[in-house]
Amino acid sequence: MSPDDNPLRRKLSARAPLTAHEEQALFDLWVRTMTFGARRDIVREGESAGSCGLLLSGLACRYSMTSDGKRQITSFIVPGDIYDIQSFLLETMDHSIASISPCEIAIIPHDTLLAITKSSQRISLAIWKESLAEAAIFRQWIVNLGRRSAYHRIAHIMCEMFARHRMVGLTDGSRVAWPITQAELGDATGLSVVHVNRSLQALRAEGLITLSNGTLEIQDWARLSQVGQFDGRYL
Amino acid sequence: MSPDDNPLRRKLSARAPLTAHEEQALFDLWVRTMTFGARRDIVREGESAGSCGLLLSGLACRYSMTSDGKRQITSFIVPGDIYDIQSFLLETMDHSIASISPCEIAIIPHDTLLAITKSSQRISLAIWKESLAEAAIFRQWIVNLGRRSAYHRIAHIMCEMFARHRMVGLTDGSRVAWPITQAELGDATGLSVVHVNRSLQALRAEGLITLSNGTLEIQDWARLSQVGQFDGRYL
DNA sequence: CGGTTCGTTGATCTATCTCAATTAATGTGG
DNA sequence: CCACATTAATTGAGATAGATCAACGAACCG
Repeated sequence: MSPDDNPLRRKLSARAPLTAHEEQALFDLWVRTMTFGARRDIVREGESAGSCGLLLSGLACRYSMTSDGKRQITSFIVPGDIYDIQSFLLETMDHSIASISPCEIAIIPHDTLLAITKSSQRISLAIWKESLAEAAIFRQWIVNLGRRSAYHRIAHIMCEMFARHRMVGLTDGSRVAWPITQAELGDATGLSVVHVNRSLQALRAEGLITLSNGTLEIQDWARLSQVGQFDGRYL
Repeated sequence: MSPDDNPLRRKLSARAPLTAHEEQALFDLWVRTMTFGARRDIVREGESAGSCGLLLSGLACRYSMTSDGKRQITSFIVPGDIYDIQSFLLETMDHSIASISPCEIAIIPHDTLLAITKSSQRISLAIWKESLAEAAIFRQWIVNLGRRSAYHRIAHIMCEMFARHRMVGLTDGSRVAWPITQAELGDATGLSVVHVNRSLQALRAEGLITLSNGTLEIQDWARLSQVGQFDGRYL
């Protein structure tokens, strides 16, 4: 993927046209890229990374382990997301980042980020804004875990994923890539695999979704978003 | 409360000594203060506030309502916290802010905040950092809701609240103000009042805490933080 | 083509919810 | 400062969403 056409640039320029200076700043973010196979740790809890990452393609997630060995995924990272901004200002990572499908990421050294906060206020505000939007996603996730049943919870996450992929042009009609296993979906929703499986069957039986070949098809967006109580304005 | 001695200034200067210029910038944040009685909405979902707030004293919370009328508290706001930073960069509020105990807040107009991002890079990074720290709290909350039982979940929240209050000098030995009702604790933990009540009794019976007269006393921090799997490094 | 991961099913168990009622605080007007 | 009204805490009993355990088939992978 080239610096000229990446999901972050698409996201930012969709909001407001970029000046030449800003284009240059974004271009400079780009230092080198790395690729990871599926299900690899990209950053581990406790590490102090000297850089942030920008996901270019694939799907990744943040997760934490509890001391009794359970895993909780706290968010998915979709292309265009900068992860690890907190490593820029906070000392060490309080959670890990892992790939779900094979991922391509761009490395953004902290120095570069710091330079930008000096040189381009708008880009720096835009990145700040990204981190606030992420916080909004976390809040929704809390509501999801705290107040919705398995069936509704899974519907909500599917809506979120679809909407976020759509914002960066990664949907195909009513379909999105869905490399997430049922165990991972369980770790994201705080449910057991068995119960995830049964809830998925219910969603399928209701004609809301189809799930096959690593693709999620949303057959009835109106009803699915109602079931998931999804309102995309927070994104 | 005077601009010269407020919890935000205490928090920031605890991390790094402030220059005269930064002191001035912090002083300028201060425009006017407001007070709210207990259990009032301070900002409502959907509003577009022209200002952020800094909690000076009291306890507040963020919450969202689901479309079927359940409430989920997504975080508590303790003195020294700036809330609503997202209203600075995002259009409308995706959640509400309410007081729990009577609150005193300082109003920070968005203009002021914008001016600071220009004039003092360090203050602006510090505020950014605050918002990242808040995201870390959200993530922990997700882990809490997703992977811990009622008993452990409540223990965790108590540890979080104690630790956060301690950072701004608002603990008294092993005691903190605890104006939170059991219904509110239920809304925060995603549990029913009845079950909150029973879990609290268990925590008391185990000799971990005492709860009376609006004060929480942590009788055994070592065990409570173990039960809540609490590791304060994320704060 | 054998091994591992992933999805599916059945059966049983339990943490937590809901409903309903009672007691204890807390606040308020007179 | 009392009497009443309201809110908050507590208790019991019964119902259920979701967990756990265990097994098996299907898909994928080197």
